Amino acid sequence: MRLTTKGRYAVTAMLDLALHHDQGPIRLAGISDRQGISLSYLEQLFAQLRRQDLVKSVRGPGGGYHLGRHAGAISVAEVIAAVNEDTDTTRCGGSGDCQEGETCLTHHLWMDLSDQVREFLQNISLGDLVQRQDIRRVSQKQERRTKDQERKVDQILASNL
Amino acid sequence: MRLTTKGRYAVTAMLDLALHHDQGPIRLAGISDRQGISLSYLEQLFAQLRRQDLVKSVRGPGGGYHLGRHAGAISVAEVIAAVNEDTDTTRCGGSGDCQEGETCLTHHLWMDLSDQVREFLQNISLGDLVQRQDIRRVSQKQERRTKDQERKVDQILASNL
DNA sequence: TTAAATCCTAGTAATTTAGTCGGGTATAAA
DNA sequence: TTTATACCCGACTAAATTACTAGGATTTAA
Repeated sequence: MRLTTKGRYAVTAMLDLALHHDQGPIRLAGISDRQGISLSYLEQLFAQLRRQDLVKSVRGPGGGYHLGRHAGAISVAEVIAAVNEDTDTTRCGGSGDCQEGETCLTHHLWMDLSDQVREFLQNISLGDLVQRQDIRRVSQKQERRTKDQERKVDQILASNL
Repeated sequence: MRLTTKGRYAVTAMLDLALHHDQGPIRLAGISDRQGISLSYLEQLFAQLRRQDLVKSVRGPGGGYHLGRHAGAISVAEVIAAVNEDTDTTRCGGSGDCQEGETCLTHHLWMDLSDQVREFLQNISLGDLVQRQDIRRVSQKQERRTKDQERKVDQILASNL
């Protein structure tokens, strides 16, 4: 279980999805606007999330993404694991025959540590995060901001008629 | 608190140090042999570890490295943090003024998660790891292997006189 | 004085991250 | 039936990080 910014992007995007789950399919363009992540990068992340059934897609106009399960049943660990696609964790693929057992000191130790971290993150669900006051507050601020922007765009379009 | 292979290398090297703490200063060349990490890379890692007072160096022949404190007082979290040198964790340096509070959803959430992981790893010391049976076993195997190699080298040198 | 070891800097190949570009394809709505 | 919307897909790229190499300087025990 590596902890990197890529995983954070994925968790953020999934959290955005969880926060808006009652508004039908959520467009990636919206997530991109609200969270400041590039659309194409989101597409790549969601391709991986979809393969793990963490999200469901609806194609065509009015389409977007749903959570694959309800927010309480999706752990932060799953989301991170989905986009990190375990990079073989150095040479021997768990077989333990790397360098006559030499790297296994490293190997077992780290597997163990990261397992415990994984277990820890497995006990935090997107549902838990959505409940948090600080997150709700920031989310509402984001909503107001994007609504303002939409209004401005509308005004400009109207004045150009 | 990012979890990467770099941090693992550092923890492995420090653990090697802890396992041999009773044998005077430990040479990086020895750690390199036993753990299969390149010497120069170890030098870089130990430069960072030394700056954080996690190790003490002894220069000159017969020199090497000691743990900066006893193994029970060095946490895995410290070791990882020492070599990861926090890479500003995306744009706003904790100030929260990044994009009108926008990335702060991400920011707070992730800070919080990684803080909890840090706290978790802070409760695991090198001393704890040294106690573990599986680690002691692998370590002993490593010792035998390197001793064998030394013997072989000695034989070759002797036959070339 | 010599050799062993840490120290230090610079460079570099491989990998990962984050993103762009340019097209597809499914589908709701006009 | 057309069109616009949104997902889908693959290749390519810049920047950062990782892991490592090279080459020397410095300290110090023998």
